[in-house]
Amino acid sequence: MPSNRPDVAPEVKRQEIRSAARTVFFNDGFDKASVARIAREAGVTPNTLYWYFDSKDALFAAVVEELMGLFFLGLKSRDPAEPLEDTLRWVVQGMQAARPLIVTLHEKAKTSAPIAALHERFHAELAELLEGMLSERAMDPARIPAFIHIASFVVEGLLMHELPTAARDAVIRELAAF
Amino acid sequence: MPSNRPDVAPEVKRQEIRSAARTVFFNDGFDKASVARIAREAGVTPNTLYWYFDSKDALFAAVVEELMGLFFLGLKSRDPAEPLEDTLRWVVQGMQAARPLIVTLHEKAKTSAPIAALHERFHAELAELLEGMLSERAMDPARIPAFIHIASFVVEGLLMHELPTAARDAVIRELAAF
DNA sequence: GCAACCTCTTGATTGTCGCTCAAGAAGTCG
DNA sequence: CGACTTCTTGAGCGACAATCAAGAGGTTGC
Repeated sequence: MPSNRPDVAPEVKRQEIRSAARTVFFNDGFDKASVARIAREAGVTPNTLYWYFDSKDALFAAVVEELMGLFFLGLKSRDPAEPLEDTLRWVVQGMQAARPLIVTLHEKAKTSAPIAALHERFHAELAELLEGMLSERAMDPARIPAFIHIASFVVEGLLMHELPTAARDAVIRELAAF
Repeated sequence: MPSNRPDVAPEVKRQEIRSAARTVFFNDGFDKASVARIAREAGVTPNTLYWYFDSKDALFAAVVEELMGLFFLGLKSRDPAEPLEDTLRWVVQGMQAARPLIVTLHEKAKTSAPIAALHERFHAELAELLEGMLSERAMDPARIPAFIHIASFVVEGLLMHELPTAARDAVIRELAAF
């Protein structure tokens, strides 16, 4: 097989690079994850990586987008009638793997419009989910928007700060009891 | 005056550099704030800056430490008996100027022990303040730790996310009503 | 007065980083 | 077969944080 014409479809190659990036981002954090390292992990040179992704930020966005897709797929498959506490716990648990990326997402959102859009989408979709649940719960509609912000910030806070499991559970319980 | 012996005390020079750093960090964000830029702003060369501060991270830590000092000085001078809502509003207001640094603080805390310590100190001091207030309020002591976490995360969340003023106020009101 | 020492400043440089560009390889199509 | 397309890479660039040796000037002790 010619060295410059592998029998790998472009989208498969993209996915391989994205997967390598996710691994390196998770292990090393965004700043320490050099493009050279990611490329090596994916079995290409850095220049080839730039054929598939415009920039390191674009690669990061692709990783985040994939993770978000999986996350919301999982969240939306849960029973909408389950207790809020269970949902919140699942949300926090479901995002544990992505913890190293949460802060970076906020950092990058300040300078990259595509990432900012992803961040906003995350909040919008989470808000929509929560709103559905809270309406079912007959919470005073006037309180819902503020509560959704609070819940979202607490979720993010739990992901950005290392708490003992018991403390984390207590926060979730307290939040769900609001 | 000899060019290498300015009549400026070392601590004054440190403060000048720190002040320049704060300005550039605020305006450009940490990543875009190059050491060369900061040095220029302070009227020294980058090498001189390294005489006073070990690294860019150390400079960042010094800026954060100064800001934290000022913040808690202000917070502790408030009437402890005032309504929680007023305190929370003041906290969020008092940290507006430092907003650009909040996310970076979390990002750097992941890799720099001194900054992690600063971050922990911030939370510890805020928790102590809030605990005093909540005890006065006769909140169920079993709820206080979790509530303090919630309040802290919401404060940080408000600083990391651009909300309209009305929405922000609603969040603060809802939080204070817990 | 002089040498040793100290504080501070800077020219020069380094290695790493994200990224670009030109060139080449190989397949496809008219 | 030439033009075009897709993909890969060697070579290189500018920016960055940071280091180091050298120099300037003040201080101190003999």
